[in-house]
Amino acid sequence: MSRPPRQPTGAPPNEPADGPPSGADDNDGAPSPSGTAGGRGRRTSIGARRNPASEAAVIAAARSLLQEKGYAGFSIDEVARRAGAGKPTIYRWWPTKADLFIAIYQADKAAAIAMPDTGSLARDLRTLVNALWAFWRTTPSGGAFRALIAEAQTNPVSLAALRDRFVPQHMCRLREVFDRAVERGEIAPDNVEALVELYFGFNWFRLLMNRIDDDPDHVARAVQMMVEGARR
Amino acid sequence: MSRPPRQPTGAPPNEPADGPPSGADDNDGAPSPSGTAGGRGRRTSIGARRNPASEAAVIAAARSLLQEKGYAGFSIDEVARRAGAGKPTIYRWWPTKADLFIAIYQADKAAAIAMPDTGSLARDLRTLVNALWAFWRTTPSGGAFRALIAEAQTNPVSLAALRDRFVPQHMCRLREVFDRAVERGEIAPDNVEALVELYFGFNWFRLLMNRIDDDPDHVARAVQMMVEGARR
Amino acid sequence: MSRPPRQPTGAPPNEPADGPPSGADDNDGAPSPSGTAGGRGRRTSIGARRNPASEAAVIAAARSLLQEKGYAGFSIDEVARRAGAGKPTIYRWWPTKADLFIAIYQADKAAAIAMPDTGSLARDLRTLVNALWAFWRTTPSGGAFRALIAEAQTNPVSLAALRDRFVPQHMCRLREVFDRAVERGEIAPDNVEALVELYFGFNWFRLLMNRIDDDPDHVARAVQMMVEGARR
Amino acid sequence: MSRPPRQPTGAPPNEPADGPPSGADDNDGAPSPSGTAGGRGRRTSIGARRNPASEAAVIAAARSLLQEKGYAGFSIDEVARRAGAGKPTIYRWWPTKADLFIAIYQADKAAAIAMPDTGSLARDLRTLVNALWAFWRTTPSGGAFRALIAEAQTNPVSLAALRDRFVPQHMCRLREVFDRAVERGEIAPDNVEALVELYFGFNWFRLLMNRIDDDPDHVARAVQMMVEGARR
DNA sequence: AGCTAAACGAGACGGTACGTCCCGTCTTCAA
DNA sequence: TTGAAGACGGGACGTACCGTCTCGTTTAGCT
Repeated sequence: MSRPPRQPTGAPPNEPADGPPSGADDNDGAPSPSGTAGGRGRRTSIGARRNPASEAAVIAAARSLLQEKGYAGFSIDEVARRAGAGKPTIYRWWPTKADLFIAIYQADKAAAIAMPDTGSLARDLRTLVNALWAFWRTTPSGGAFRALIAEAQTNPVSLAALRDRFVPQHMCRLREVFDRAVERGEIAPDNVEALVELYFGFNWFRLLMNRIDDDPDHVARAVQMMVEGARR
Repeated sequence: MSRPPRQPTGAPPNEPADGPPSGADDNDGAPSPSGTAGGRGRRTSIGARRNPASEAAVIAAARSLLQEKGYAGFSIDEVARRAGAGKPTIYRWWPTKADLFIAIYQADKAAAIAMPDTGSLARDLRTLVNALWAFWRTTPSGGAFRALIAEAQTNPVSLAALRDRFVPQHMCRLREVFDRAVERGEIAPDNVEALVELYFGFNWFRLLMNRIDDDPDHVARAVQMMVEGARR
Repeated sequence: MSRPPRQPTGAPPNEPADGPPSGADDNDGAPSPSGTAGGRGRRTSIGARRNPASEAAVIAAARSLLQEKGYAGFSIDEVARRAGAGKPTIYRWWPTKADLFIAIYQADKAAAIAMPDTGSLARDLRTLVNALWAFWRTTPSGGAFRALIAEAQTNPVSLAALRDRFVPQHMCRLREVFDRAVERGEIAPDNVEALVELYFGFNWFRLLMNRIDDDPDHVARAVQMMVEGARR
Repeated sequence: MSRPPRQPTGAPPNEPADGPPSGADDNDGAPSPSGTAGGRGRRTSIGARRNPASEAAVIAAARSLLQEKGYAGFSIDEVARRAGAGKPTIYRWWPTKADLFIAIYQADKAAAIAMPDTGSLARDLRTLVNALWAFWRTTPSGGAFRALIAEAQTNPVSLAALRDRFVPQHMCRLREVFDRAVERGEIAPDNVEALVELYFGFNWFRLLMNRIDDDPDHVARAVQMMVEGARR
């Protein structure tokens, strides 16, 4: 193809060279009338490179659209309309809806979940589930994740993005918690793999059924079962 | 008028246009007046009630389409085309794609999975998971289930169909296995609820990630963890 | 989502998938970059403006369809099919069937009817009626006009198009003939208005009854009556 | 065909043997619970012959529908729904929409327009036009006529119904007026034919353009021109 | 200082699917 | 045999998105 230099899919779209990752708003007094997210003048090219203002505008539009209309009402056309962006701009940087959903999720994750370390796996997991579900309920990220999973069922490319990029990244962070439990001798190291799957499955099931309301008892019991079952 | 009547279509394509006046295409004793599944010629109404031949044709078309093209290539238009059915006929009986997916799944389930009873919960569950995954892999039902879950993310009505009709029905059958385990004293009755969720979550996770290939070791370990965790 | 993205369609069928990067399929000087009427291969956008090739293709398809199937067989779907155009393209530029019929009529009118000037109103009108009816009989415009009038009965918007755009335009040209007759003193100026209506009514009546075959005597007599009646 | 006895198209559907032509409402206390137009019990067959109550109900439903929704909103489905009639019943007796429109028009015409006889053709025609336009404006018949003409453009059968049944019938009545004018010596007999056409054309033109509001001056002038032109 | 390259907003394009409405036919069941 | 009821195959409706394409503009970086 004719545009070899850019790498739209793989890396997170925020390049450290361009500035702060979730910038969009911290345009520090630069007088540039166009090219800024909030700038009301027409946002246009800033040369032969990515315009971070456009990127921020697209993400913001996608977030709000997903929150307002849900996955069913989510369309690239509408994102472009709201963002004041051209559709090719969107397709250039997020070739798949899945890419957009991931970007939304990770923009939120700016205020992400800290992995707890209470000294007890059960307590860690209860804390984690509560925080995760609250995060899903209160930000567009819950919807983004549901949309991402749904989208992955339509298209092998999207499935690959979910399976090979998104899930491993989050599994990785989770594993820290389990590794500490292993070190404490709470669970057997050989069980970590399966434990991760049970944990993910439980959360996915609840999310996809839209049953992530607070439910401390059920959660506690499920967590307890996982921890018990993984004991050495 | 904006949609003027078509030119008179002439004789119905069934009869030679000057055949016996009052119907009775002398099909000798065959109970299929016209609307049989295999019946050639145009399948038509059999009165003010549902035509089972049309129903069968639609389900069959939907099955084959889903298997060939997957969820992404699944459209009501194409189902109607393949089934030789009118779209209103489909919408009349399956108002939602989710309804169609459920119908596909349950048509397959005709050759359904027998709930095992080996006397050991772990063995039961291993058997069950293997049978289930094989069922998902080898029939259109796996795709139908993936599609159903995806569809449920677009539409509250579809979600309700999944959540209030489809899942409870399958949970119900599963609970038999657990109830037997409770009777045998293998697990605590209070854990059944959470156990069901863990079991569902595990299977959904694998299905949605398209990782339901045979994997006896992982499966065995996950099952073992669930059983251990649910112990009294 | 209810309409998941299609599988990636691969390379656009125009370019060999590794052609020159930035467009410019080196058509030497020809002003038709891709969207020419006769151009083979897919006709596509020529930027954020109307593609005249598409316009021509739609008009041509509509003409031929109307001629072949008549008003009853005329559908936007079929026009789009024949023109190799998308339905939204048609609705974008001709929101109403009436607009299409007018476009057909006026495309024909390229070879329009010259207003005669024989020095006698009666002779002028006889000539005019003959030419008009021949035009209606021998081109799709007759059918287009019938269709336009019929369409105007279904929809106030279409009626307005007929009444406020189409009819006045043709009345205007006709009035030249009458004005000359007024100058010659053949008819009273106050009668022109009503004369126009009688003339239009006569032609419409014949057209809508499909009785625009040659009929010189009747025509001559009707014309004679109009001219006599309008005498000062 | 299998139903030779009925004659759906030709004769006006009110048979004198069945009772008062525009009956429908004057069910004189007859206790018949079904078979009456107003009867709320299910209206059903009255044996191997036409049920006048059904006929009246269909006509009434068609009238009201046409008045409320216009030609664009007129559908056999809706007529059947409103009339509480089966679609086959409608198609049996009015195979074409044109037949229904004619029936509507003639049901109204029950309160039809008396042909005036003032001794002056011009006065007769002015009276006639005023009465006709008022009739068109104030009853569903105006809409029915517009619909009939439009329908005739879609279908040769409907055109034939208009041309060979409806128009001649009304021309016939009109000719009485002209014949009297001929007898009085106001117009030449040879001009009657063309005069009828001019008169029809004028009224059609105004009707189809929805310009049948009162406009005495224009009408008077047009009538005057026709009468003058037809003078011997 | 000019030229090239790439990104940008804009929006038209050919398509496909949507879900609805209506067509005209058909069959049943009751009168 | 008629009538109500309503399902059936078919097809058009008008709209929404899809992903691609071409425009004309704007800027940055290289010559």
